[in-house]
Amino acid sequence: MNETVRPTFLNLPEDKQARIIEAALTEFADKGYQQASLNTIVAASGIAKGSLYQYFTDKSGIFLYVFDFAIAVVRRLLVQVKDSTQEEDFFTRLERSLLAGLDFIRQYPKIYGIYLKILFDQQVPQRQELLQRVRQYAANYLHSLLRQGLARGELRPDLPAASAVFLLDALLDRFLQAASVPAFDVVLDLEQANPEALRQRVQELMDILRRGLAGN
Amino acid sequence: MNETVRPTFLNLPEDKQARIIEAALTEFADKGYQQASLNTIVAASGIAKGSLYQYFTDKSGIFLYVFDFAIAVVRRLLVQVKDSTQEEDFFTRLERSLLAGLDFIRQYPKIYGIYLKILFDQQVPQRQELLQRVRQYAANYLHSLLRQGLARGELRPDLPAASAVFLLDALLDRFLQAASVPAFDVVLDLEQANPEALRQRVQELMDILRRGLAGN
Amino acid sequence: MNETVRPTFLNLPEDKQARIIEAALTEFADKGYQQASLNTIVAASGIAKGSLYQYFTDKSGIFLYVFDFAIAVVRRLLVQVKDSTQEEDFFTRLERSLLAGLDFIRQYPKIYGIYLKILFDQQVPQRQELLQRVRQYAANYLHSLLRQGLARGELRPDLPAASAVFLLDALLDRFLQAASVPAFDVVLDLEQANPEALRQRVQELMDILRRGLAGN
Amino acid sequence: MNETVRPTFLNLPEDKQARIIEAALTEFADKGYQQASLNTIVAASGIAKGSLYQYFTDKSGIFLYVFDFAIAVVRRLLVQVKDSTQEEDFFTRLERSLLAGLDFIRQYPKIYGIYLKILFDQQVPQRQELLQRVRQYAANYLHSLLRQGLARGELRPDLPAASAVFLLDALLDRFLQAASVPAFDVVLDLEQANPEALRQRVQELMDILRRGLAGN
DNA sequence: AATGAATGAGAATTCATTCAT
DNA sequence: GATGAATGAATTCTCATTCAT
Repeated sequence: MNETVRPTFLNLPEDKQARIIEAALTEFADKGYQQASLNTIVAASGIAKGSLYQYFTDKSGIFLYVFDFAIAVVRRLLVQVKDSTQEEDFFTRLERSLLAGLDFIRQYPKIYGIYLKILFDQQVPQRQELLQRVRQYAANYLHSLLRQGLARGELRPDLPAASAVFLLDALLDRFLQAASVPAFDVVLDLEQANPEALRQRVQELMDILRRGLAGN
Repeated sequence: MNETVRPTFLNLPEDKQARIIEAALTEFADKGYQQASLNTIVAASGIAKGSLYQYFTDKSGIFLYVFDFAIAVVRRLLVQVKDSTQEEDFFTRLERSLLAGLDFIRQYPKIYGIYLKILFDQQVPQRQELLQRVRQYAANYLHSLLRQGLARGELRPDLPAASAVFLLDALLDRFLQAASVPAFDVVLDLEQANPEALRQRVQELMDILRRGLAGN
Repeated sequence: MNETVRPTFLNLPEDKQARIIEAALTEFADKGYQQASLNTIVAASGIAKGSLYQYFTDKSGIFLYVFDFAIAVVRRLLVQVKDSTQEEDFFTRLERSLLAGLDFIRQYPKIYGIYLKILFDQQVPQRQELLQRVRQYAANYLHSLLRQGLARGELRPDLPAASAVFLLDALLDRFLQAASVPAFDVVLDLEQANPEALRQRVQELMDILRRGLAGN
Repeated sequence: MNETVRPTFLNLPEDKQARIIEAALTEFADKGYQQASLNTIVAASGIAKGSLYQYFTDKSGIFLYVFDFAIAVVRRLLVQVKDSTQEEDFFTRLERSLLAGLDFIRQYPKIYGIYLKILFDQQVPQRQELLQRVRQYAANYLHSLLRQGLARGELRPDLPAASAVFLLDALLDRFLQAASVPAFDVVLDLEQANPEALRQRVQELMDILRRGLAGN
């Protein structure tokens, strides 16, 4: 947000900025970092090759800016879900979060795609840090839900919090992956599932969790 | 297995084959598919550039051959774990499988590395298929364990099998990732954990699962 | 002096002019002509990219203006040395000139640096002419000293003037180079020399010259 | 000579090697290091762009190889002059060395050109070291001549050797420069001089030196 | 007069693949 | 069967210059 983007870019008309971010997002989501080509980005956003370097310091500058942009979008969503489910019980909030996540990756597939890329592309600049930021954020979110659930007596008091958060994070993350990467969807068949069937899958999972975490 | 590798390669002395596979494995595990350089592979295995094309059709041919090789190693391991735990109860078998996985990625980090690469590198040839093969295999393995557990009454009879397998697969996969990718280890701190602490984490997770899946 | 700089520049407040000249001098002294970047110059002088083209015709225009500026500084110095040593004998004047040169390159390293750049950078615009101007000026200066020395009988009458001037010019020029380019200082070790040792070196050289040129 | 050039290059047919060295020498002599374009070199030597990187590690690899090549040529010349003038007296040897130098830069103007480039192009890789190597070599050569001259009583015994070598080096170096860079030739007019006039110039300089260094 | 966004040619370097020996 | 030289398109990045505001 600081040394990667140049003032020049921020002075651009908003629609031009949007076109460039969109093009970069698409390319990085598609190819990952190293394999993404600046040629493709400039072609798609209709600007000259040199202009990109008036806007950003270098390739990694573009990437990091786009990443920050994407993170901001996700954050807004999660804050909103959390706030709007204040009154619900723990498992309902979990379910709502999961469904919100599903909506999100359908609405912003490229943002989710860029996250998937960062996951395992060792060449991504500052990858470990970016990745940790994302996972930490998710863990904190779940932790916060968990604490409130415990306080309200919706979960058994002897629940080991760290392990529970780990399990929840693993499950939710994989669920979203399965919904967007067919190869991960070898069990639940989410792709084909109608909303009804999907809702039932979610219920089954919530039921297992309820037994495991609440004790009833 | 057929059009990617040439008979020339299979006629090579075994140690030469091994050197080449080792070099390719290292490079692909390190860089992923597109980013891997054939130059590095020929340099590391001490053969001529042109020879590679006597042995394999092209870059993707080498990759697919190496992948098959890696899969075979994994398969042997899982078969062995399954057989040697025939007599144990479901949750013990699960635990043993997890610990065997941990051992494996410590012993063969490159093979696990190549799996991580395939996970999200869209450029990998036939990626969807390779990935599906891996996940399907894991799902089948868990399903088989589950069926035996049900038959022995170690799990509650009304357990929705698909959802349970999905949960188990997600948990185990993520646990191994956390053990080898620091950025995934934001909750359990496996890196720092001594064997005792690690064992306790595993117990906690198994306990949650037991409640969720067995009903007691 | 006429087609390279625009009136716009000369109308600028003096301190702004100075800032720009300083920035350009620094960059050209540092990088030579072709390698110098206008970006660096505008950044250092805090003006807009486009403004540079309001002030000068193009890159070479800036360079030539800065060169003229530098020459004027040198000229002022030599005139002053010459005038202030009117009464001294030839070899004393020579020595004083050399020491003044040493002082100069320590005080204005950038001006000397720009001269060194011009020396052998074929890309410098009008290089031959600029270089010739400098060397011609130095030769004239030495010639003038020589004539006065001859007139006063401080030098042998049969001395071939051109060859003598050539020798003196070569010696003085190289001495200054040795004092500022370590690689040229393989013999006298001027870098390490204390003022006393340096003075002795100068005396030794003057002594050789005296024998060679005066005949006693 | 070691990590800059690849075996591939040395395996090339000699005429191809020669073509490439010639092209590189020409380009570097013309433009200096940074400003030299590999495009020009490959075009002039009729090879593909990628081939250059089969032969050398990178741009600086090419440059350093060409420099080593040039140095070897110079060395051969100086050794030969020194050996073939074993019997002559000091000033004759000096004169012969100077004339041999003149011949050399006429026969190999590009090699001399590359030396001139290194002189002041700050971007040249390992410039200080290369430059020092050249100047040190010249200084050693002159020192050796001087010692022999002293031993034979051809020079005055109280001559300060370092200063004398410095003077000789400065004079010879500048003489060669004047002969090849018109801008340095403001005094002696070597360009226009017929062999006779040139020889006379040399005599005049030698005469001054004789008085300065021998004392008679 | 001043600005600064836009441009595009050109730079060095990498790499999978081919093919004559 | 083995070799390794040759290729050229593609990569990221730089920079002097122009021009609308």
